[in-house]
Amino acid sequence: MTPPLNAAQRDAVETLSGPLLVLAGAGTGKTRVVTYRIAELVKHGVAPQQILAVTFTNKAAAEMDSRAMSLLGTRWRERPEISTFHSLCVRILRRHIQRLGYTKQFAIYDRSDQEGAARAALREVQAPSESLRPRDLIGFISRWKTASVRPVEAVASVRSDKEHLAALAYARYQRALKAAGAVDFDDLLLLVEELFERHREVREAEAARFRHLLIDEYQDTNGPQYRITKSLAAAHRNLCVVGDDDQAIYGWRGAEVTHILRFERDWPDAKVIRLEENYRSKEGILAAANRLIAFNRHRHAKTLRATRASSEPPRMVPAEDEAAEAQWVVGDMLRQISAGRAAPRDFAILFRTNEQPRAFEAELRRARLPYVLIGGYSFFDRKEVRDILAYFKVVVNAADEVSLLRIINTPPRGIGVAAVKALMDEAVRRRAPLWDVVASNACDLSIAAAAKEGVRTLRVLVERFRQRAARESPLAVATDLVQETAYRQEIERLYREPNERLARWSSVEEVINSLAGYVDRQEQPSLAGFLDEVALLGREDTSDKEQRLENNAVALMTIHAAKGLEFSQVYLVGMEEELLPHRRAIETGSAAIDEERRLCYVGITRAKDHLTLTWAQERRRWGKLRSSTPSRFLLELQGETKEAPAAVYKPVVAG
DNA sequence: TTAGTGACACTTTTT
DNA sequence: GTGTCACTAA
Repeated sequence: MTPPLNAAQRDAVETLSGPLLVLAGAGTGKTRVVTYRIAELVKHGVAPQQILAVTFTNKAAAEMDSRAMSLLGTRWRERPEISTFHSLCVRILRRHIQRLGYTKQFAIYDRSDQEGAARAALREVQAPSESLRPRDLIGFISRWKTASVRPVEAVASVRSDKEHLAALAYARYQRALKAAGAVDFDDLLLLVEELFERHREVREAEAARFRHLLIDEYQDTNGPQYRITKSLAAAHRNLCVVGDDDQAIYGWRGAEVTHILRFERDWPDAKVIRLEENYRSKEGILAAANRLIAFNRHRHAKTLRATRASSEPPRMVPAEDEAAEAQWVVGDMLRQISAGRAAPRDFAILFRTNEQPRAFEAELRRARLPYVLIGGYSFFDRKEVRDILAYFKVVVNAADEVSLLRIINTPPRGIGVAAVKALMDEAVRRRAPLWDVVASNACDLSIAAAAKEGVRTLRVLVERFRQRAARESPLAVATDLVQETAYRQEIERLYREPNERLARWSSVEEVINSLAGYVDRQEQPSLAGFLDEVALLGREDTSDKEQRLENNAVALMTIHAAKGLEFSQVYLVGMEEELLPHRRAIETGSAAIDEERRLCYVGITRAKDHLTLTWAQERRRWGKLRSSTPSRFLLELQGETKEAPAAVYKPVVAG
């Protein structure tokens, strides 16, 4: 079934030592090369656990892991370490973070926790609520962090009032996180970098764990990731990086294509191998992709050759609005499924933003087609889920101020806004974490008696469960915790509708199920470990129920999330100006548009057999109907431009 | 202090 | 459409 490796692929697989750069276009068997290489290394006597492969997403890591293990066979108890940069860094920090003055039980702040911390920081610098939103502050901070700019340097380098405010808040934010024993996603990388810089023996010990290092999607590494890679590979020099500058889609996150472009300068003896034969997409699809990407000026010219003949061009389908678009796409799938020509698992619906899948989900449910939504606003963003997790977090790490503030009066226990303010003031006065004030029962504070009683109840609750968490199974602790917080009654109180009550409570149950799944998987499960996993895997649910569903379900995801994956049939939806390319990119200028074009290219090249591009003539946004223009990329992939269109569009009219 | 109401802003993309 | 915030009544 699988074709034998071609000469270039074989060369990449069999070059076992020294620095190696694999420049691999879309669909040229990149993942296959990496997994075969892992197997080849093991065949030559390298122990699996001495191999570290870094991927960009958890999904890609899981996929690579399962492929590698099926190549290696079951006789290996040890596994190669295949993970994302962030997971790798968490493991390193769990071993050494105390050296940087953090507590061992540090919490990982996800986006929503970050927002809480950002809001508090903005309050502290007394920013008027309109001048800078928490979201924007996080953007500034993240950019500074990936560029290794410290708060003091940020203050010195600002160019506008807004930036000045952000720099001040950045300092507060960082101090607050450290006091709370918390790190954000950028810190995970930065702290590892700092650890390596300041503690040579740690760097050497961590580097010595592995003898071979493979980095996938190298074009998307940012500064800290680039330096961590170098540190880990410096001694053994067995570094293999794989990437494609045409698929660089994370520039907004600080990724720099220059890292892959300067690999040969960093490692002068590096061997370079190019993979240019595309095994994935049929010729018609690849031709469209090649025509599109040719519109990018700054790129390494390369010719991607199709090996799968067929000149069938991508279909282009207009729809009236987003509902009609969804209806047509799902209808098209149903026709093929009932004709026996395809199964749900053959299809993927790819989109630019996370607001788009709604219409498709509704339509798929109506058609009773199984589907899996990867990522997106979902489970772990729900209020009740966040509340329960915040309880877990406080039990694990009481210094976690964002989580403590979240649950301090949820469900209501008499600690209102006034009481919280008094507690916070006292914490500032004592220069101590908020929890210390709570733990001392706040008896001498002038707050209402009911609030004092509430504080006492909370303290007793948290302390009791903290003791239990140290000894008992996480599952028992979590179940009882949910029980004792009376969260179910809180849901009954808050929501009147029976359906909503049911839905809200079932997501609480789902948290417990997810914890149960984690406990089953882990040898030494702990509440803290579960929280790490939730923060890192985020929305991706690895429970086997999900897995089974995925065995034959339509996949829905953003183009970003689809990177590295392939599907028989791809529907690239919402091909409209202001969506792809996104409005923000259009406002920013041509470099940003180029990244959007690469994104479109990534989307197109996910398709093996059939590609369909759709757009809506009108789209509802925040309840308002707005008309939209077809994306310029639709023209470009037919080899035309906005300036000189040969025909307006050549849509295949929906049947 | 909490509950209820209405105005409001919000939507790139991810670890 | 949805979650958050400010305001008011009890």
